[in-house]
Amino acid sequence: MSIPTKFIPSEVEEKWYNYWLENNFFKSTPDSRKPYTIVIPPPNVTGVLHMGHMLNNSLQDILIRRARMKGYNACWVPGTDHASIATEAKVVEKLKKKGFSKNDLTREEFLKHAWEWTDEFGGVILEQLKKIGCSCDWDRTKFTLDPEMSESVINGFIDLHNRGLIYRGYRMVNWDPQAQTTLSDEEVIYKEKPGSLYYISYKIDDSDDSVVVATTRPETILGDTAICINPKDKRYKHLHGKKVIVPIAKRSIPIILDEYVDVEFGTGCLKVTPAHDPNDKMLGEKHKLDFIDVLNPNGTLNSKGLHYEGKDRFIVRKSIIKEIDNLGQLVKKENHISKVGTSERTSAIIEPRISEQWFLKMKSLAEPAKLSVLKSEEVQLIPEKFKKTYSHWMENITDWNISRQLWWGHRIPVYYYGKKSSNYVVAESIEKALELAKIKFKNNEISVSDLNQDDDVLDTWFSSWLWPISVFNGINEPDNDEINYYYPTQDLVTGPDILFFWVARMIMAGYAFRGNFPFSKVYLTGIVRDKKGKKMSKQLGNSPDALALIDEHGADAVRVGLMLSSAAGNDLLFDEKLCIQGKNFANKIWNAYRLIDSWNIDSKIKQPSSSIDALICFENTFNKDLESINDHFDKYRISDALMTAYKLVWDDFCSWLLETVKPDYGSSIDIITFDQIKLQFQNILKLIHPFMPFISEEIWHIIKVRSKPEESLIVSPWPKTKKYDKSILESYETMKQTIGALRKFRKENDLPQKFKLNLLCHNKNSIVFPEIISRLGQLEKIEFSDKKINQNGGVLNVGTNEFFIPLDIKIDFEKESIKINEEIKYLEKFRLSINKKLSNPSFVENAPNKIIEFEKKKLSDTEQKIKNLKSRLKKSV
RNA sequence: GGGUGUUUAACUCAGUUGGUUUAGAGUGUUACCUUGACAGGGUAGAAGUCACUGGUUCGAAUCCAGUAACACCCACCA
Repeated sequence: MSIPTKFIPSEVEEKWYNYWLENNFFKSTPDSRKPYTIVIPPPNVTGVLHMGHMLNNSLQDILIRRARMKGYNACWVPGTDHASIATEAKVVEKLKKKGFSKNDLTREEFLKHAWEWTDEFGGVILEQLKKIGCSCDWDRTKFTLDPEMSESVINGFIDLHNRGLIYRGYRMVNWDPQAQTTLSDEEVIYKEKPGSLYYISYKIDDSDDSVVVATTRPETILGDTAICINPKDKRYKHLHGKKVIVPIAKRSIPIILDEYVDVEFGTGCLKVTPAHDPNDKMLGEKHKLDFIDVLNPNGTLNSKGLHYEGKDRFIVRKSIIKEIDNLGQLVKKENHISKVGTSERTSAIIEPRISEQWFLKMKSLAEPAKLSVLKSEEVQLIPEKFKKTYSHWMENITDWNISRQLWWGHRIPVYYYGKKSSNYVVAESIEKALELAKIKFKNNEISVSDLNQDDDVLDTWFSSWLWPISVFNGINEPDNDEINYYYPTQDLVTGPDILFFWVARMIMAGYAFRGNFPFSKVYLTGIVRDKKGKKMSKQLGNSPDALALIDEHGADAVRVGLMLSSAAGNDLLFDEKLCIQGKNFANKIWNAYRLIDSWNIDSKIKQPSSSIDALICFENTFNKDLESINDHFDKYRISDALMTAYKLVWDDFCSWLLETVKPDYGSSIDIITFDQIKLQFQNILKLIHPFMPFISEEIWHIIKVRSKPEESLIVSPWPKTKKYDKSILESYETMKQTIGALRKFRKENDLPQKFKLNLLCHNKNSIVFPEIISRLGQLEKIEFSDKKINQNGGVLNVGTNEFFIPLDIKIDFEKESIKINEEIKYLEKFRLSINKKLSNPSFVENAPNKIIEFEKKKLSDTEQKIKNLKSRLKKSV
């Protein structure tokens, strides 16, 4: 059966993935080995794979596969996140298409729909991860709404509440009128939108005078409770202590003084609406103003909106301006571009509102998390540059609003008794709540129906921040075997965009619940961008279909493509061409295998010395590269590790080793070389496996022939580092250069490639691996001779070595001498610069000896080269 | 407005505590080769005022200051 010239990924990917699964290679249980653990950043349960996931999870798989080969008990815990807002928004949208809204349903009915949705689309993304080869321990798959996970969240809440860290408070929150929920600051996206700045005059009480204020949100006028001016503003000195009348509402409100007001902006007069603007709230509290909330949760005006009650805020904006204009109080209207907060999920315009919410005190939680990262002792951020951003955020941390007015999520375990919202108990169940309530309110008559559970759910991140602990059930059972074995985990791989949402909070939770950090390294990947530098996202439609890419190029190729240019923390401009490079690489490896497979072995042939030498060169190169690959891995320079392996395979293994040892057409190979080549190929497959798991496993099994499951590449030991001989590597380098010079010579002089030459060398000691040079340089032989060269031919200069090529034909000496002169000129300039350095007394005094010696060597080498060239010039003339 | 980065070959990026032959890689590009692993290949080559301006130093892509462009994060002026 002939082997296809091209590697066909689709024929092997599923086969090996299933093989790995069947043999439980991904599975991990605590044992006596050292654990190496990664918890996956849980993607949204109903999400689909995008390029960010691909990058992220390929990296994790590379790390976990290498750790597995290095003999660790490798455990990669997969899972998904319920993503309360994102999922709920999708379900609401789906219901809308069916013609009914969330409010038409009871909480239970809605949740039923949400679970149906989750069951339908949930986990698709995990199936996609399998396509790219992710070696997760699937038996451990967790979902943040699983019973055990939910229990962790509730217990975490109760614990923090008992420590006095959770409180109920009024807050200016970001209100999404469409989803009818509060959003965290992080979920609000500010967009520039053109609008108008309206100048409206307010009549001064007990006077015919008036004052003009500028506003972009006239609908909030009905909630005004003051006008604020800067006390230093000379224009308004006469207004100090006066009152003004709110248009339409005809209420009388005070003029207050505060330096907060910018004299330059608008008219220098600010209307203060404490219930609908964070800054106004601050002024309102400072000056003890009334708070008038004019909005309903759905964005329409409430009874405080008078005759506008029930109308949407944007409709009111238009009509109220009309009314004010009719009253003669609209002074002018200017175009104004303002940054408007919108919901990340629903894109609705956010309304700031005063609302009662649950908060988590962050200051004390942040302290240990801040220090551990700053000192890089327990948690290390890679790359380090994120440390600054991290500490800045930690220092300015504010309390975390953890309640959301949603249904899809973990319902807050708070039970109210009676009408006062301050009368509540916190408990994991209604039964427990009843017990507590009877004690707390000293009333044995209280029954279940007297208690009302809080309607809100917890912020999604409130379950995510427990993830590294809760996946091992460490919140509910703090002393179980799993958490004790796997925690703290080793590496976390995620995007820098969720450094604050998630990473920082997980570190805090680690110290809060286990007194220990959750992971020791955080590898922050770059953000995947398209060629124009735009962030790849589904919304922009510029993200290539991840699965289509795999179908087209193969999973190995896509993984390589992603890794090739993804230095940690640096954004990655993704270009599909990189996948093609990955594909070419896979094909190169495939054809190396085909070549080896095609050889006829003849046990009677003696091993040629060129093969012996080539193998020595390769082994030393391999050991050097292995050392540097390990070093790159230790520093999380994954793309460098891959590139080193890439060049080792392509250049050293294929172009030099295989080219040297491959038998001529029609001949056979000796058995010693053949076995050695197979061995080296296996070593190479090991290095390649973390990056390209499928093709490497495929070839591994073919060349190992009868390999048993436990001898699979995925669980084979990572190569051990061995010493290498630097002088051999130097000779190898010289040899490659010699061959290069020879090929160049042949080309420049228009000699056919198969034209066999003879090479004369004066210095026997300077020549290295002559057999390989003969073979790959297509030489008849290399002669060592002291005899004067007095015949036609050419000269090769390699470093300080000089070779003579005797030829029957004449070399174009004129052309040759021009070239030599140019080279001499270049070298003389170079010599001048070294001389200048060496004759500079302060250089000689200050520079370290090593550098001076080096410069001297440079000088003598250069002089030798010039001498060689000059003597060549003489001969040519 | 505050902060953090980036700027090195046509493109994407390295350049590891300032000295390692007047800067490296991959891709692309140019010329030539190619029935014996691979045209998704081979061989050889070309290609850079290290953003700009100053400074420190015997010595700067590397350190410092300033300028410019870009990116991201945070806060948001009615």
